[in-house]
Amino acid sequence: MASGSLKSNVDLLLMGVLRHGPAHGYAIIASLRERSDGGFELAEGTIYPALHRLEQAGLVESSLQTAQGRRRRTYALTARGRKEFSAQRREWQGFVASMEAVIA
Amino acid sequence: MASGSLKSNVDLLLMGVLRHGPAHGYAIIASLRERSDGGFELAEGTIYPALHRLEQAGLVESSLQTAQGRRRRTYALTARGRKEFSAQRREWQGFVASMEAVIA
DNA sequence: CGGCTATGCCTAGCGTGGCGAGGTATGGCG
DNA sequence: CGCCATACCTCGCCACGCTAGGCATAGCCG
Repeated sequence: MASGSLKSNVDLLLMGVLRHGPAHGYAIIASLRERSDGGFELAEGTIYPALHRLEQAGLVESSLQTAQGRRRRTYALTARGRKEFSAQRREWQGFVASMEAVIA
Repeated sequence: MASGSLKSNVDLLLMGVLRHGPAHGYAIIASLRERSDGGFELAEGTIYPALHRLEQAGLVESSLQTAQGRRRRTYALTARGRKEFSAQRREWQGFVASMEAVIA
């Protein structure tokens, strides 16, 4: 991972994955790794607490399932989550623009 | 500032300003505010410790001066600082690319 | 002169959050 | 039967942004 500069964008990333459809923790990690072409290698200790936070905030909802004898908690984006994703993405883009203005 | 969080890119920003020439703390804050068009409003409690960190790491060097009766510590990027800036900027760009791949 | 504001620097400590390390449990393979 | 992958969870460290405080000088306005 690029030196931990993940700083507080985890929520945005999780919502970014979840907006394509429900997924469970392990799958989210894999999806992040693939989509970023290896750029993101999130630790479990990072995403599970983050998912709990998002659920607490009503941005995602989860349901416990059992597939192939394995316990899974599948997360899905809520309507509020979709709105929040758009808002945070806009914010992120503004942030990037500001960064570019200083370092480009 | 957009939700406060600078996401640990303060060092990169400081070097981004300093690469145009030496400056002192207050001027750096002003420069950041102007270049980012108001996007960045760094607190003193953010930049002074950060500048000390950078100096500790040998990426900037400072000298105490007196201008118009006021005490100023002027910071300048070192050669190592310039290299580090380039490296961190590259890293940042990779990070942005990864982010885009997930949320765009 | 007296007060207010801007300039300028600094630091103690709080809160947040990423993440390493450890724990639990099942399925499948050799 | 070990071992690894899948799958979830949590404790606690630590880095770091930032609030809140403190200090000092210059300059303006009345």
